Amino acid sequence: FRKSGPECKHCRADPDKECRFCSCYLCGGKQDAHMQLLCDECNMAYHIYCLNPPLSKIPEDEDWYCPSCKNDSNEVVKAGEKLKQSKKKAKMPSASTESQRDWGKGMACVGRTKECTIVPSNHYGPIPGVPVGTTWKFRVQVSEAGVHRPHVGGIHGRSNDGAYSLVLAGGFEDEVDRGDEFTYTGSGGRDLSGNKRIGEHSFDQTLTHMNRALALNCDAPLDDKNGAESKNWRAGKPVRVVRSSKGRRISKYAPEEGNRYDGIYKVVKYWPEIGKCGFLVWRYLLRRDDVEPAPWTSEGMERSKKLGLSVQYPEGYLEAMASREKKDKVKKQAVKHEPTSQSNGNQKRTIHDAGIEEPTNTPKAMRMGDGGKGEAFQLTQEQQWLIREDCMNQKLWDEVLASLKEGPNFLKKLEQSFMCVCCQELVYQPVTTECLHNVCKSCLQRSFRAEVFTCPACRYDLGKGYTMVPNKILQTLLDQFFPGYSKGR
DNA sequence: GGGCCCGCAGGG
DNA sequence: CCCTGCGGGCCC
Repeated sequence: FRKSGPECKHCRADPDKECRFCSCYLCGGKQDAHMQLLCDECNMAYHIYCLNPPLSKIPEDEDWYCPSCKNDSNEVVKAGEKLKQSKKKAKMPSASTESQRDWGKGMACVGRTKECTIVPSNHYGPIPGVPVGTTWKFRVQVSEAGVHRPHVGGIHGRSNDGAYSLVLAGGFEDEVDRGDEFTYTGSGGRDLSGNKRIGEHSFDQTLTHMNRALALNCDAPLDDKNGAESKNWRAGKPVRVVRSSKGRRISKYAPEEGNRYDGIYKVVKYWPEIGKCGFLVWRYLLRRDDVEPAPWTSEGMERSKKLGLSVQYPEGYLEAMASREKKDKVKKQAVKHEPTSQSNGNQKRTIHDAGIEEPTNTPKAMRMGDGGKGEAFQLTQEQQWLIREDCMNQKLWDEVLASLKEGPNFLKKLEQSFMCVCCQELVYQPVTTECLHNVCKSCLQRSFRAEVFTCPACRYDLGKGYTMVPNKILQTLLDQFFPGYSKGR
């Protein structure tokens, strides 16, 4: 019963004619239809007894390939050859579809333009200079800031160390968010075929990779069978938590727009369970443990306001959006006036968005109600007083204070100005030298141990007997501006 | 409003 | 090198 049998073009389905296309490809005979094997690749038929060597019966299990299709032996890549890449590309959906889509535009496929270097990628705890409440529009910016480095992944960690950060984006309906406490779900168990990044749940999760990493944050011996609970939850490793506006689906603590850094949480416990998706998932309970107030508390909102925090966009993004909108409008006009001139090409976008009008579409950040500029950075009385007291650094402070009006950029400037030339991080227990440079005490000590007694910044001779006195005032100030930055140093 | 599917960054 | 991934824009 070959499908080409009844209406075969080659033999016109004549039962008396031999045909190698609708019957046995080797002998052409039409007899013994029940002993004809169909090749799963080319769909040709073969009498099992015509094969060389012949088969005694129809194989029952898996697929069968005829002699000319079963040529996989030459696919074995010989040593030194490189066929893999093309194979991988051949597997990508783009190989089969004739998609003309332009992937170059937009934020979906861009790379980083900067990288956080003030701390290593396996750094636990807050990123110096990034206060709770800082919000970025896109994940790639969160990565650039060093707060959560993966572009897509929800957990950043190492399976033999721990997790450094995670993003709450409402990926699982059965997660619970109470702000100071929330449940989170591990990764894996999804069908990523078709080059997808997220997909349907289709198998059980395991406590490996990032799931294992996050479990290691819990202050309890690892148990990849039943999970574990810490006796002293605060003793666990700190996790930076970012909430995405996508989480609004299931959480009222998610920001209205973008991705917001909400501070440090600890893993209280973790356990396996059957999720709503019907497969086993690993679940985690996280609890907040941070000195900085949460963004949704009144204290936190006041602080965000004081720091002038608002959603950050990539450089030139708002401008690009605005000009694109303008272009669209121009095109629309053109279509209106000379319908024939623009009607070809691939841009059929202009037709349907017949929205009228004017600047109603200004991006959100522009209508923050603050005159468009963002607030200046506010110093507390105490900070102003301390800065005046730090007279050795007066010149430096004058420079830094000039950028107060730039709001959040003030902190960036501050960070640059008080970076240690040795370790390239914000100075810790700073020694302010006679030549007016600031160096970490430990960095300076290291230099002296190496018998180098000059200022690391300008080579001014400090003298072998130099007494290193940390600048307490400066340290106090930096601790206020960059809460938690000195943790673990 | 839902499906498709890309480069990229990270760990291993 | 390989595999993974709680993004994101465009098309239908």
